[in-house]
Amino acid sequence: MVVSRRDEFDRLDSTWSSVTPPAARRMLIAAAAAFSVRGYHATTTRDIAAQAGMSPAAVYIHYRSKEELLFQISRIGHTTSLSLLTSVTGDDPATRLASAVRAFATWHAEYRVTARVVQYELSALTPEHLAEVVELRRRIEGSVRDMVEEGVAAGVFDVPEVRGATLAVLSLCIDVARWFQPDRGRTPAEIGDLYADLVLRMVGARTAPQAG
Amino acid sequence: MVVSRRDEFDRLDSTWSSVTPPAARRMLIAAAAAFSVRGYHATTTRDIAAQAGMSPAAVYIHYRSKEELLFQISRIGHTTSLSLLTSVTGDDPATRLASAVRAFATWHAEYRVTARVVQYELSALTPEHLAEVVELRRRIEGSVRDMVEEGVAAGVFDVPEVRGATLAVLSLCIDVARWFQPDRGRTPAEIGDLYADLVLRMVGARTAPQAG
DNA sequence: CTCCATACTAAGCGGTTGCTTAGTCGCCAG
DNA sequence: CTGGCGACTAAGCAACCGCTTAGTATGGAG
Repeated sequence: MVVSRRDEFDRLDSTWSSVTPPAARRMLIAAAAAFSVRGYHATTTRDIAAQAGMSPAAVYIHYRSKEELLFQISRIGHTTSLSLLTSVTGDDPATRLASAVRAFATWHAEYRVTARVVQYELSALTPEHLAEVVELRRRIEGSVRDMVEEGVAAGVFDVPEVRGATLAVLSLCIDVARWFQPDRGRTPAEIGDLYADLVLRMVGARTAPQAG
Repeated sequence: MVVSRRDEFDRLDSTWSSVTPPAARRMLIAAAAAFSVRGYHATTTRDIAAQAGMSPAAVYIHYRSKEELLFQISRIGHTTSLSLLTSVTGDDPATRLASAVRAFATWHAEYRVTARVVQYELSALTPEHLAEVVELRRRIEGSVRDMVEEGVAAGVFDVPEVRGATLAVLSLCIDVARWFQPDRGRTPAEIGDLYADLVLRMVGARTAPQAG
């Protein structure tokens, strides 16, 4: 009822393919959709169960608490986006950074249901679960910072400050999850291409080494 | 207790100076601080009253509901940031856009307590209140789009697509409210300067008309 | 002093929350 | 058929929610 576009659910399903049994996976998908639209605190366990087509008590067969549902969504989402960034290849720093930004921004548009929960519900996690997620975020930031540093070291990027530029690149991509809406002209892939271009401009990338 | 830095409260107070009587203002400031840290739905009216140093029932003397507190914060915050953008002056498009971005990004860092509520709690508003806020947001986006278009028309900006560039500029500034933390080395003014520079690069600005 | 309005509090109401308990159902081994 | 086990449900509990009601303290007008 809250999210009805079938292909959006199908895409979500591929993200959660590692979650078994199927009933636990359905519950996670229902929770992600509900958290994404209404927010963690505004979503009741009854909402989640209803969206998964089960009784309210069924939530607690596969998950200890509502917060554990959130943690699993957050953990899997962070792991997925980290692997997007670390699996990037390319001959030069500009190509690698552009590919990383394209993949990261596209993911935040395409899987924005998950991405919203990942990016905006951190404060609802328990301290222990938050610590685990923060470590993943540290590695995500580090992977982008490395790419920027490589470009600066190779003399093909020109930034006033590596930390600040890294923060801006990540920030730009992450915020896609806040404003992106499908069926409004732009596809996730187009966002990815646009953002790859914008980021190369931001870091002052030169497409090939040249004098001056 | 949630936000204890005294100057943060003082800065907030200047934002709400138009709100009277003082008890109503204290209640709004308490609500903004609580909504910012824990989110609208996770904040109880008892939290707000306690932070304002009054009884739970005191909320309802000056405000009809918890949602009306949110609406007033959102309305004042949006009005303030719109006036930041429309009061920008400058001789050329690049100077105007840079000033606007500097002011807008700085505001989202300095008043991030308010900005978080403004940017992340829209879905908790009633349809009527949301419509009013959406109209303010339309004007905010329009004012930035106008600056980008002027630069393109004058031949000093080079963007693949005006709408996309506008969206990226706004998105970059707004997301400051999500990640910015005071007492971590960077001041709001430094963020503003960094972002003004980054945005001019993004729109391919030339500081002065030149061949090529 | 009385009168009355304003600003506030103490107490609590109906409804909802996350989660638990007790029990049912279907399925497969023996 | 019997027995047991995992998946699931019906019902409900204690706590908490937004908000209301009834009443109190204060201060100015006459």
